[in-house]
Amino acid sequence: MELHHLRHVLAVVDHGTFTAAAAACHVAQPSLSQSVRGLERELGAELFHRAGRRVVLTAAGEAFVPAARDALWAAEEVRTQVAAVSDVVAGHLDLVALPTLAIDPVAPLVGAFRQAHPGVVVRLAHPDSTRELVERVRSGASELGVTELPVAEGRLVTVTMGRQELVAVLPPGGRAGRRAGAGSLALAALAREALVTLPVGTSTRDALDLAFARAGVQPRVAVETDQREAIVPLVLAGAGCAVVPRPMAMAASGEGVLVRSLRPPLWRDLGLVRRPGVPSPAAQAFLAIAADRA
Amino acid sequence: MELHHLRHVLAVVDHGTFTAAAAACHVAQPSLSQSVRGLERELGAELFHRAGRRVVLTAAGEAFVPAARDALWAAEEVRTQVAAVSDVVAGHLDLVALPTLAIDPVAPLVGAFRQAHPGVVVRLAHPDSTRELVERVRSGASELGVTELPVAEGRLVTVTMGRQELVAVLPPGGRAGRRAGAGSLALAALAREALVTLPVGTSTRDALDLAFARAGVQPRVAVETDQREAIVPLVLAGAGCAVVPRPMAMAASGEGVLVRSLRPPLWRDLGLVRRPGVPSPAAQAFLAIAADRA
DNA sequence: TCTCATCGATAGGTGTGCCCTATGACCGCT
DNA sequence: AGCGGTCATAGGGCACACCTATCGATGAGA
Repeated sequence: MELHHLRHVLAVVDHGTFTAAAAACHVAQPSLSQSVRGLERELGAELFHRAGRRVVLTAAGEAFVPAARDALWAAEEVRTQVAAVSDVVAGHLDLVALPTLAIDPVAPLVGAFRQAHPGVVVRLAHPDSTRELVERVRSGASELGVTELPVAEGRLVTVTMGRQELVAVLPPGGRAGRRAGAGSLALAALAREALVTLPVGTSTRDALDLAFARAGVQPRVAVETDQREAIVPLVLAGAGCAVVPRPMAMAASGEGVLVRSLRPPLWRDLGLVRRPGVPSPAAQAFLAIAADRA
Repeated sequence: MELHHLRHVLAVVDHGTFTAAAAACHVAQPSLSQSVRGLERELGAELFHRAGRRVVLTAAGEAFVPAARDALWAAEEVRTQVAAVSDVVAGHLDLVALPTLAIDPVAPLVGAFRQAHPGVVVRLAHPDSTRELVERVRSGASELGVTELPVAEGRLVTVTMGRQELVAVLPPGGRAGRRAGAGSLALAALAREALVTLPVGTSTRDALDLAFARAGVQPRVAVETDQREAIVPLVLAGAGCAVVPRPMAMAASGEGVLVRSLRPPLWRDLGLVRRPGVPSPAAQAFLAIAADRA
């Protein structure tokens, strides 16, 4: 039993004759006769009384018709559901973003996307590392990844999204804050302070370590945690200084921490990665929004 | 889009790989790949991320799967509905019977059929004439016809069902009743009485006219009506005598009319007519019940 | 890091099955 | 009784789906 069988029988019901139904189905009349006959054989029941000039539904046919209409409607619903995803009015968009990028730039991008496409659910995964982020994108578990560039995976397509400054957040009234004044803070000076930082392997920590190495100094790690929510409270409590993306630092400045640029400035390039090929409509829409913001 | 496309995609979802899905569908792996690829082209959306060794559903695929399951379930429901009719547990049986035969033998037959097949609705049509009855059966509007034999339509299959006696019903205390006593009533004597009868063209009336003609007498028609329910009340009210099937007469005798056999006795052969070919399961069941009762 | 096993995609050949045209049988209408 | 129309059947042709063989890619294991 295939859908065209159902279509053929319903065409006969709706048009009254095999001939008219064949025309409506764009097939020859004998083809439609054979199609219906084959379905009747498969079902083991005649659907029509063939009474010369007119065809009349049998009891089996009466039972068949509404069920067949349901089935065809359900099949059409399949198209509708898929089309809704294609039209970015339903479905979901799987994103993965480095946790430090969740506040910026991911949050405003997702907000704009949701405004434009309220029917599409955004699923945002938080990888433990850039390696896991890349793996999720490459396997298709997530369609777009927001990460630091460059990524060590040549098979993925990369879209740059500008750069983000990493700045120091200092406890109010501390030595570092007094020394830096309202200006910037030398890396060497930061290296003398107790540091609250993420574990090795996270992108922010690795960028920071690289900067210290280039400056020829050794940081003093005081607290190492993978709980990002704890960093600002730890700084406020005087546990040490930290280095975070500027958007995150600005949000925390309202809580009392001091924000200082580093000297030399510490930047990192951000971008989107995706699998090669044509992205889904939802991903295309997200990419367009990201391009507009850049 | 055809049902096997849906089956193929769901097999991939359920088995995790194209290879396993192909085995489950009893097709080669490249065939299933092409089938899925073709459906994706038709829908204009990829359903799977092909990530090397593993396949992952896209957002469109996620939307596709439940809808496709619904559609396949609906298609299976088509089979179920038709099978229910074939198993005589659902659907309907279209009968047509001469009105004078509705009390007997149709009523007890339908009763027995309904006892055996409570899920099957019996639709009993009342034709105005044997010609209309035959036409309904021949066109398929009704599947079985209960009628007087023989029928003037050689293309229908006839099954005899025994014969039925036509008897006189007389008003209590009337002249005819006294003359007949407890025995039978000669046709010639009935011809002298006022008659309550159906219009010409009905089978009972035509049988009666034929009997009078053979006896060489002319009936005196007093009331001619196509309202069968009025006949017994008319007789009771003294409007005249009537000739009706014995089962109907026996039912009316409880209301006070006298019942007398005719001399010579007046019989008519009863039977079922149907279209040639294999009857529906419901009709077969009804025919079996009718054969048992004969 | 190299090899191997496995998976999906592609290419090319083949057969089944569907569709078409032509024709026949039958019915109903005029 | 002739005619138009309907459905069924027969037979040829072509498209499509299927199959085998092979390749490229990937991930696991040595």
